[in-house]
Amino acid sequence: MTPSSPPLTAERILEATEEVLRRHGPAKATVVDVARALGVSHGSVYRHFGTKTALREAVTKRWLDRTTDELAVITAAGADPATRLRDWLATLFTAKRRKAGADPELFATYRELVTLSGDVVDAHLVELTDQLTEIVREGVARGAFASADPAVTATALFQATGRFHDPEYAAEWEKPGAQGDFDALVDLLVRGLRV
Amino acid sequence: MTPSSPPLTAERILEATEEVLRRHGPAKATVVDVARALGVSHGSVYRHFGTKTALREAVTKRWLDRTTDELAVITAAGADPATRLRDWLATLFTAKRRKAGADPELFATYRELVTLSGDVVDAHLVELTDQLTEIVREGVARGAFASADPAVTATALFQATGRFHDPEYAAEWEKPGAQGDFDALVDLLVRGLRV
DNA sequence: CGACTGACAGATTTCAACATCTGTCAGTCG
DNA sequence: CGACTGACAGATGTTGAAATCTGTCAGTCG
Repeated sequence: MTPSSPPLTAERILEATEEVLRRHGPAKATVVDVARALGVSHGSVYRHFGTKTALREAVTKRWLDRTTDELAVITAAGADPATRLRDWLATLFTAKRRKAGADPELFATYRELVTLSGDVVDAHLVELTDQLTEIVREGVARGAFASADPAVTATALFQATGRFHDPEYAAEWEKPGAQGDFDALVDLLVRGLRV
Repeated sequence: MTPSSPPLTAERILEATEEVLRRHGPAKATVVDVARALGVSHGSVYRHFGTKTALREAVTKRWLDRTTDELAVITAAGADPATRLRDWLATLFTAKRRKAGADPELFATYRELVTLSGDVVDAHLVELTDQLTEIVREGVARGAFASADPAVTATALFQATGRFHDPEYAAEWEKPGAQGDFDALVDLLVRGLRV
């Protein structure tokens, strides 16, 4: 069908996998489907990803990394600490809400994949918490935040805002009061950081 | 079998239901099982609860109310506002963790029931948030807390601590860092309430 | 008379035969 | 020689017929 030429790379397989997942959902997406979408045998896919689990984890990591990268820009930005913290949390909430709203099937799909890829998700959460730690540390250094241990404070902040980034709560994000709840929570947390 | 006498009351049915749920789990517990445990026909159970759903909701409400009642004592106590708030949140966390740890099967059972009884759970959450609102209002009245709207602040507090009372996170409660995470979060939140 | 029973229809769940999928690997092809 | 194929064994998922359950109600019993 397709001109046989373009070489089979891990990236091409991941793209095809995401497309198959979007079409079929995580329960029905098979390795054979992915291979068919690429015009190769499923044995070739196994050359790049040794198990279906590895393929799932790779595509999940790819998805999670998109959010991590978007947030890294804010972590590095130069605004004053309170603003940077607010921006970071708001961006995380907005990004998640956008993804959940724009393509609900794909979001639901990744929501299920996430429950199957514990280690990948743990690593993602560590990355995000590290970014938050950096923001808190910078705030302490500039005398804007009080925190005996930025890493502990960052964990507290991340856990406190769980309702606004944990996919478990995705159904709440579109409700009328959600934005107000988020703003009230962030205000309370930022007040708690005052020196 | 049993001396036929003790009259069939809603309360006796709920006790038997909880026992059947503990034994069989929510998926396999049938109305016929409950009737058998009571030595009556299942038709008699339907006299008190018109549907299986109603029975499930009643037994779920009973379970949730035990926690509500335990917390109401603290809400009414006379300690200073910050202590009362800390006590209330700690008691909620401890009660949940105790229930989850002491009888995991029953806890898992109620965890599933809760997902099926939306309205009952919503009412429960409103009750708890109302208790928190009362504590915040009292704190504002005594000049210990700053809050433009105690109800909004109470919602923020409740949502912020979700990880330590939402059954979804039960698996995290026994982990080593959980108590430390909880303490750090409560410290941050109480600091945020300072005038 | 009112609490309870038990037989019943339709809805839901179980279970086992069948079909599909995962992961392997000896062999093909350029 | 190395990327790829396709047939295969064991694991997993699907399907539909049989079993069980939910909810009703005419009838029994004290």
